[in-house]
Amino acid sequence: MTIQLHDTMTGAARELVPLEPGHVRIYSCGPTVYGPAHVGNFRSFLFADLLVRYLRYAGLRVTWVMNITDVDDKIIKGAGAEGVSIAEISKRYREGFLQDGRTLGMTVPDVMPRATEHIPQMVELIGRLLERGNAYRTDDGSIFFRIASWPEYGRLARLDPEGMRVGERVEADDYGKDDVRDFAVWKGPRADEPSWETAIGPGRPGWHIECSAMSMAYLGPSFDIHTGGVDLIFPHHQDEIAQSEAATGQTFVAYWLHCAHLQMGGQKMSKSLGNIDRVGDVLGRGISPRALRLALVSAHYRAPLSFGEDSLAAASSAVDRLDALFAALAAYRNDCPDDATLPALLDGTRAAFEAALDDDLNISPALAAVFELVRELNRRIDARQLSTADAGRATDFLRGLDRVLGIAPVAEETLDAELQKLLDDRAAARAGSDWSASDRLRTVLAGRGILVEDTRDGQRWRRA
RNA sequence: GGCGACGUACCCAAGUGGUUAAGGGGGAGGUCUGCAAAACCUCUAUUCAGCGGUUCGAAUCCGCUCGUCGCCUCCA
Repeated sequence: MTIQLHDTMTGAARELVPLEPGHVRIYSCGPTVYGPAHVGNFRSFLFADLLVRYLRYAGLRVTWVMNITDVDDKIIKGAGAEGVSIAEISKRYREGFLQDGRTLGMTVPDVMPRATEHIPQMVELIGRLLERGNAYRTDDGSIFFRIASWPEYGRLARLDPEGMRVGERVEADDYGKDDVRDFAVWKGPRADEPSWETAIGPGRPGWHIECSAMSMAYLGPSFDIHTGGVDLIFPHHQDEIAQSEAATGQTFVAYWLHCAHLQMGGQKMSKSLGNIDRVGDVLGRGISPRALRLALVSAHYRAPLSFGEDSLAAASSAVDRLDALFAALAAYRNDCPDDATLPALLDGTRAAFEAALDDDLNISPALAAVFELVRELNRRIDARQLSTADAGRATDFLRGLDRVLGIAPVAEETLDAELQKLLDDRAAARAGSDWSASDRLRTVLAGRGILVEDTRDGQRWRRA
């Protein structure tokens, strides 16, 4: 099995060949913790999560680093507005981010470095750029990367540096740079801003430098995969490449993977447009975390994904369908020979699932394979074709695939005693054909979030 | 203006040269069932934005037109 990934730098997909055999090193641009992340942000984090999950599923060792930007203009502004420290602001939203990530079943990255804890690494990197003549100081103590010293600049985004010259869209120069296209790697000290005393002078880091310094600190000067949203291609990732490669002389990243935007109302979800939804907002409307996760990962990562009440409702129904199957398999009992055709069915599903994900994480056909299996298993349950052991095999198989997807219900062998008592009472009532008691208990259980369904093997339950 | 992506059923979304155009959701019938739920079955695109071209053959390749979105600026 060979995994193909689409690299933004070349514009084409090619086989993933880790620099170190069997070990894939990945850096993902994480959140700037100045406010709660919205679900559009989480689309890109869950895309990276899917990548990591699939590579691990495929047997590869993965080291996944995701940074936390905890010092930047917006955090400073937010702290000033509230009259608290940037540490307090960033702690609040870092914890919120971690909580939302847990809610959505996001794999915890192996390392989550914070910018404020890696100032020395950034200073060292900037020092090298100064020595090599790729960066220069301005009067206020800021340090800029000199675009003109890096001929490859613009290649990642296919932008012509000449065409960017002094357009209306190029930001006004407020730090006195030589060329308006140059970007800050270090910002000189200002009275109302946090500042670090360092070998290159006092000040604070520019945004781009942290990702170069922290990725290289944990993954080395050259690593396999760097992920982020398409909006980071330029200038953020282009700047990372320039400053990293200028400093090391080595190829920074082998594969650049970028996730398209989540769309709401026909436009990209973004704070500035105001069309945002946060994890808490969506959950507050009664959508389950797994349905939200499915809604965010269900389309190919490089395609814009429509998000809204319709997509959430569709995802909720799909998750319910999966839950119903898990419940049916758990309750199924049939003392008969094993279904001789089951192994081929499962093997075929696995092959289709893996072939799809091998193809640049093409999740749609992978999900189609899963749901075709769902229908086929339901058929066999209805036909009493499976043995009790087969039902267990099917469950284990689905859980195996779900290591990648993360949308299956949490395995729950036992219920708490009170709920179990209600179920037992209802089973007893049914045994005596006491339908009114049976119906009443079903309503009581529904009120506790337990859906009960009756089958020829007795009642079965699942979480609402 | 420059660069790039895209336009497939009621909605979301696969398919990128060749059997009946995946899958999910929704809708309409039906089966099963004490009721309910779930499930299963049938139907819901002779057609892939439009026009023209290449080809024995195109949703898939080429050209043009229309439309949408993104990046070029903080942004996942």
